[in-house]
Amino acid sequence: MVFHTIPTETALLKTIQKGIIRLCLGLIEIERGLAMESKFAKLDNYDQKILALLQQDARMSHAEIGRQIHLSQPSVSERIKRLESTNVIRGYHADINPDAFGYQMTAMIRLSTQQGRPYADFVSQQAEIIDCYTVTGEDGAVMRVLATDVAHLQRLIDKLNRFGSTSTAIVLTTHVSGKAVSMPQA
Amino acid sequence: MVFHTIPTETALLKTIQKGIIRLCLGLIEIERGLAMESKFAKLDNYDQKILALLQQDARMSHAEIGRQIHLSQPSVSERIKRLESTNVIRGYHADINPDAFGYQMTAMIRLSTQQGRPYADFVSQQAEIIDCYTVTGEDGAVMRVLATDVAHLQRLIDKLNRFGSTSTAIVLTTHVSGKAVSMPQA
DNA sequence: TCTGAAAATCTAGTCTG
DNA sequence: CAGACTAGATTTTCAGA
Repeated sequence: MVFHTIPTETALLKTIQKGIIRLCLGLIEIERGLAMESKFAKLDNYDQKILALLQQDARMSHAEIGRQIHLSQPSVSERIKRLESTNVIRGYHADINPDAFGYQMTAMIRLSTQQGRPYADFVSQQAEIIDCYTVTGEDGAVMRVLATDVAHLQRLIDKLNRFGSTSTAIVLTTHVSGKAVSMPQA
Repeated sequence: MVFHTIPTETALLKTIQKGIIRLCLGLIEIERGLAMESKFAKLDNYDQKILALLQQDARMSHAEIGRQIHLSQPSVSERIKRLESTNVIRGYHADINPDAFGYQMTAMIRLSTQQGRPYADFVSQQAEIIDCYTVTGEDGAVMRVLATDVAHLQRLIDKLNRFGSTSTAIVLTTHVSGKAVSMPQA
């Protein structure tokens, strides 16, 4: 066996060079990921259209989506699979009319809570509390609740008052609820 | 032909009686419809389970639902069809991660609006406004908005200030969002 | 409850920018 | 070379008997 030292060195250098380039590209990627618009890959036009359609009707078939956006069914399926696995699509949910359960009113309740009171458990267990956010400012939490009638709402408020003082506004009109998420406007 | 006045009168009375009873029952029905839990037929246990499953996963097949609640696929299909046609199920929607569109923050904006300013159109056209409710009290409207960054949020608020004065709270934590609707608790 | 027609999804293998 | 397409195989879905 013969050793060719010179060629080996060149090869080694080349390998190192390649490695450095790859490393730099990687760092740029990471920096982008941290500084830019989140960890998500950019959504192209097709992705956006797919997401728009699935937000409108989650049960639409991949073939039908393909027909509407001029893409083949396998392409659509592949994209949807990617969107699901990267958590862009978080799930598919039926939208149920609260009236069907006898809920005749909706209210927004703001809860000004003392530090350290654990209302989170209560909130997740109470069927009537549909949304709950912790926010900046005076009101520690804002929630949207369903109630069958005024008495029911009163009972809910009483329960919440254990955690702090509340302020309730009854919903008169719902202009939009759960509008489809789409690209930010200018 | 022979006239039996007495029997005819009795028959007439009977008919009137029946009519009155029917009328009363009808009125009771109507009263119930107005006073009780809305115009919706009562949901039995199976319906409730079906709704729970479809809220969890809108793409679940009827057969799979049947398997989980011990009901045949045709029964499930029939029930779902009924729930859809009576508007108990209003639709099926994909739940999209706002981060994927670059939205890095959510805010609750309260808008105290002067009477008669038509913000409804603006609200429905602005992609960033996801929910918007008219409520009782000082704040005429409460909305949930998405923003890519603080500057973006500022631009939104500026636009909204055309309609009245606003008060903004930035969402720090989302405890629950769009919890499945289910029967009211005791 | 069972069964068959229709549809939806998956799997290749191929092609193009 | 990633991503799109066609076509065929396979599985699912749903509705009527």
